[in-house]
Amino acid sequence: MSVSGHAGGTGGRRAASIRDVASAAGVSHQTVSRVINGHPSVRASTRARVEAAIADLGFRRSATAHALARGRSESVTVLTPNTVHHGYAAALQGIEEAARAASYMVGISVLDSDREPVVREALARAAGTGGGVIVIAYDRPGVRALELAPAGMPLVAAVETPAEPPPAGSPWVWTDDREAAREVTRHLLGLGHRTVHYVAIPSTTRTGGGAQRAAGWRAALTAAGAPVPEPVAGGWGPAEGYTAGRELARDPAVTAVLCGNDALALGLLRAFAEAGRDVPGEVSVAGFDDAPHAAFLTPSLTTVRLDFAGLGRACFALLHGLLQQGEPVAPHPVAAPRLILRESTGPRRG
Amino acid sequence: MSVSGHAGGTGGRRAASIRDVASAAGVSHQTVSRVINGHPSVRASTRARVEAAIADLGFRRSATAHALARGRSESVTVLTPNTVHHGYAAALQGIEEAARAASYMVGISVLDSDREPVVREALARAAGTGGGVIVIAYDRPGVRALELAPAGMPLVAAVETPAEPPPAGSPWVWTDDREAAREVTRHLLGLGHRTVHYVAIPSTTRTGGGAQRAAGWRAALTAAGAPVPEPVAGGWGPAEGYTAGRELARDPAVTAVLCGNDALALGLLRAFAEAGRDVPGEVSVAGFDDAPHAAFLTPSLTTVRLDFAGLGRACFALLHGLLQQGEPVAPHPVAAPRLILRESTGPRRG
DNA sequence: CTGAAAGCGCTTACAG
DNA sequence: CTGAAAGCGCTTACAG
Repeated sequence: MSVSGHAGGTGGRRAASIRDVASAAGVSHQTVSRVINGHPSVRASTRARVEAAIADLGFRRSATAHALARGRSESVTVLTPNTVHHGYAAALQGIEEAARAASYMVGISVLDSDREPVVREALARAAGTGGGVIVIAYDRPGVRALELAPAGMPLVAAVETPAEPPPAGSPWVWTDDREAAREVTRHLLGLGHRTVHYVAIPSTTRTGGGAQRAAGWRAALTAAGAPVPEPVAGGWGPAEGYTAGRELARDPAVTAVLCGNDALALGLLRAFAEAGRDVPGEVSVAGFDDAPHAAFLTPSLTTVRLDFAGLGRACFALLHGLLQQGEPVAPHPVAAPRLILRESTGPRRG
Repeated sequence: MSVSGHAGGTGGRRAASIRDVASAAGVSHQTVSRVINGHPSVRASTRARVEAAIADLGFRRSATAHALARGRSESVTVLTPNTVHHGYAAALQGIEEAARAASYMVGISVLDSDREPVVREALARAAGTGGGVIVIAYDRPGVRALELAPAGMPLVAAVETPAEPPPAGSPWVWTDDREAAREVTRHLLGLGHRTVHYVAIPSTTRTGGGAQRAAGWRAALTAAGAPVPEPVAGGWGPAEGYTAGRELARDPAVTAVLCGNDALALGLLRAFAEAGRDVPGEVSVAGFDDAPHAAFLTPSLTTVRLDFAGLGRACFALLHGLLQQGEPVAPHPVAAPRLILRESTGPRRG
């Protein structure tokens, strides 16, 4: 064995190809292809020679050529409205983790508009990679992408809890945030609060209001015979939570608030602190997600832990299966949400 | 014009190729190639016919075939230790934004080990895409990737403020966090604090301690003739900040603490609150980054705003230039950090 | 200004 | 078990 072919090379000479390996091993490039693809019908001694040549030359199969010849690449493109908010970032982390373990490349493509040409362009670019696609479809751009995706495209989606059972064969996954919202709302009612106000994250549906999280909240109130206040329009971040908090702090009837996510809750807590409204003494506050900051706020935040990283891993697993077998897979929920009780919720006083 | 070739198609028939366009337009596929590449020497009428056929068939150039033929693809792979912590997530956001505007695909590859085979594998996979590479090199895995990258690889790095002027032609960018650390430390000293304690983020260097941020902090203390306390080992997240905070809260001599990032500061504030140490009454606390939560904590957090999204955009711009012209580019700092004064820092009392 | 030929590095039938 | 041929969809010289 020579010591020449240092993997990674000096950038000077071009990378070894399948033919270089073939001539080094004294076989045809076709046989090399069989070896690198683990094809069974290769004599052991031949295989050994080829493998030695591969190691010697530091050969790596060109993913590009492989993709062109096969018409399919080992990669996945994630279509997501953003990469920074907790749930999205964590889902992306889970996808990358699973993809890396399977030696898939992962591409990201931020989809921040639901205009048809924009969505079509994003889909076409994703399709152009020859890999699979994972759509994070919690908002209109994502839902639009699902609607506009061509039929044959290998595609998996993370969606909100479907209002009704999805069509069989829809490759969808979700966490049951409707049930989670119901649970946290019941917790609040159980503490003696007459009702629970809701600060909404932006929603998929035309009707607005945080869709399934709002639906679960509403269901719990209704089941308990509690009045259902108008949801307060929120957003994704602390600034919107702060705005909502200033509004709610003015109303002395408000004793319990559920926020559509922990970032909103952070801003809301700040607004309550400024207004001199004690949490949880006067008002209980709960969030959603169990984002990294939730446990360390003062007061620490009662919230619902959602396993977005697990959701991301499930998305990839589903897509991987779909890419291998081509068979449609059953939609299914993943990783049950869990209520985390902390300091920000307490019994109603007075 | 027929209405058949609906872009995106029905997944049924395969995508139109350059030859399909050619025969539809009555030219050779070579001429189609000229048109899609904006080659000047094509008769206007020919160009028009080809463009009509392209629109009609919904033709899109195969990125894969293009990459194979050219030996280079229009994509960038980001090598980063993680995708979720604020600075990394924001840098990634900036990269994606700039890349999308230039019609580049962006891939991500998390590099969480500095073991040589792991780093080589990540580099090889990135190189295999035929695109450029951006390394986020704030820690050992990233620095190792820079060391092991083959010479010819089109590569740009986001690095810590270099201790000495980097070799000319190093395609590096950074924010001047050393100067930023100096500035916030001076602010604290100016409030009357005898010294400033430092909770470190993990560092690149063997010596540990947050490298350039620590260096700036130390420089400011030394310049002021203040004692230099041993830095407290922190980490990336609130949990580590909490641990450090419990330790520092025990020492009554501690009146000012600088945290290597805002997530650490969050945990530290919690620890101080639990210990009954008033901020900023008894102790001043400052952070780094101006992460989204900083402005909404109680007390709100004095910090240094670092423009990571701008850093990400600068990385892509540099790489894009490098990919086009092949000329080496000068290393340079981007977006000056800015001190943001909030409630968590105040004059020393007693 | 335009076309015929060869090639990028693989894989997929088809022979033997 | 192994090789010669054709092809994936583009681009790059080379002719004309």
